[in-house]
Amino acid sequence: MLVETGSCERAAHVCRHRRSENGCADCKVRLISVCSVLALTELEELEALSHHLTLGKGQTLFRQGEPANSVFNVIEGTLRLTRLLPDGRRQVMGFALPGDFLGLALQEHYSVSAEALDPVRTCRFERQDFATVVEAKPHLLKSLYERAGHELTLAQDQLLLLGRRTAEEKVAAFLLSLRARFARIGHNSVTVELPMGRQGMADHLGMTMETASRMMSRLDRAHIILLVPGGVRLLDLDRLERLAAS
Amino acid sequence: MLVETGSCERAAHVCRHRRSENGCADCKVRLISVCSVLALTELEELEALSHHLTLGKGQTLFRQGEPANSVFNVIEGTLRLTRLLPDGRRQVMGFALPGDFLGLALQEHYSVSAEALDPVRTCRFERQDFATVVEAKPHLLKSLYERAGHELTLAQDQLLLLGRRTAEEKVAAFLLSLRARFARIGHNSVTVELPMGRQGMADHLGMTMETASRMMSRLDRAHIILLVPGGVRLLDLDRLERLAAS
DNA sequence: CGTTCGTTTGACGTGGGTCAAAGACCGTGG
DNA sequence: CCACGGTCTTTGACCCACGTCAAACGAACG
Repeated sequence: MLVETGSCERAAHVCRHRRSENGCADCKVRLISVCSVLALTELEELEALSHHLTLGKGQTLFRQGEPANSVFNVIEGTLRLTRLLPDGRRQVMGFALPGDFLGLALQEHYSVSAEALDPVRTCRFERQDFATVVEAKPHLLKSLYERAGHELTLAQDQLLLLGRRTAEEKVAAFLLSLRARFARIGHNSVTVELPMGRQGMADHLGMTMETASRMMSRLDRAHIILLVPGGVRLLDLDRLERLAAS
Repeated sequence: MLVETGSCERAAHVCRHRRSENGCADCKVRLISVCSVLALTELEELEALSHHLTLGKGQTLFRQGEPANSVFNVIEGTLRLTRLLPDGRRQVMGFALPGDFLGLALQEHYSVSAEALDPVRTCRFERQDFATVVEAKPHLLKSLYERAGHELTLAQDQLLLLGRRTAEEKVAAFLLSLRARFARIGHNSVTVELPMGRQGMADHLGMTMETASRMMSRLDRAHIILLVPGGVRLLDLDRLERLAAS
């Protein structure tokens, strides 16, 4: 089920109480999200417009083509961002992790669908509300712009990967990039959680589930990675990097 | 050769004369470039920082990895934006047409190389100069942000194309998207110029030159397109759209 | 009119897709 | 505690879309 809690739906004192526990000031992802550029007073202003929204594994946050009425900060969990071709072929554009902002392009309609791969907590804003705040805060706009630039660079990496890499290179590069992303949000370990299944990985890398599985097995047999339940341990980063051919 | 003309390298009266002929107010791409959001007084301010830069077919504007000291508006011509893998495999990230802005991400280093496919005219700014202007003009920042969002959407289209489309679908979708882009800058015709060669097209679509050529021939033989020197005429847009499977 | 460089076409090989069948994992209920 | 059914993963056998290699073709230019 989809659980939403408006931050100010209750009486003021309850609201304040909630904030002292769960407010932006205490937010786990504040320093890695777009909010990191906001002063505390600005944070309160934004918080007044925010709604917490949690969703369970497998639930959909929004669907490709729907009017983009909301934008989101991901607080916890992983989302899969997918686009579909009319005939059902699927491309996973990326995975949203804690600290990521959804709705960066501020467009009329969502260009992807977003589904929770595990229990997810988000901070939701009405797009219009958010746009108004952005209009008044150039430094927030700048932060969004810088994020967009970063996303663009990541998209280019992925274009190169999809267009010019072999299946093995794709998988190696994917594992390394996932590790790098987890590292930046505080999970620096050679054991990388894989919240997506083989199908999700394959749809991200432009291959079939079977090929993704075969490549994972091959890397495992070569002792470059170790398959563990729910993830991988990267045993030989050097060789993995060489295989990724970046 | 690379020809650069600083807008104020000459005596003031010469400079003003140049501007009355070639200044921003008369700029052919003003209304389709980032500059479209600037008032006339702001335009003059920006013009003082601008340098015209022309390059001949085949010349390089900047190379992947170089310090990004400049940003550019394309005034005329076509540039190919490529990324290289260490072993020489090439992915064309896109083509820059008149009105496009190069250096959108405002990063320290260029993430692609830009080469002229035909005679190109650009409007160059020192990145620092430009960043300073942007800092002072939130509406310019917003315009850049919107462009970045648009680029991001285009990149997503291309990810879907590279990851999930067949060679024939790729070529069909490419021709249609190129036509759409030319249409938006005032060249609305079913005859589409192809400033890039088969190799450039192939490197953009994640295939070999030979496959690109075969698909073009196949579409030609089916009378869906007509190959003409330097371009294509799109004879049957309906069938082309059906083949593109969007 | 020959040289050069890009394009087209053909013959053949292969990486990864397709189809199918085990196997592993997990929550549920007996 | 184990048996069961559903779901995801792995593995194998086969096939095809596209890559590779090579030769012929054609337009542009001195």
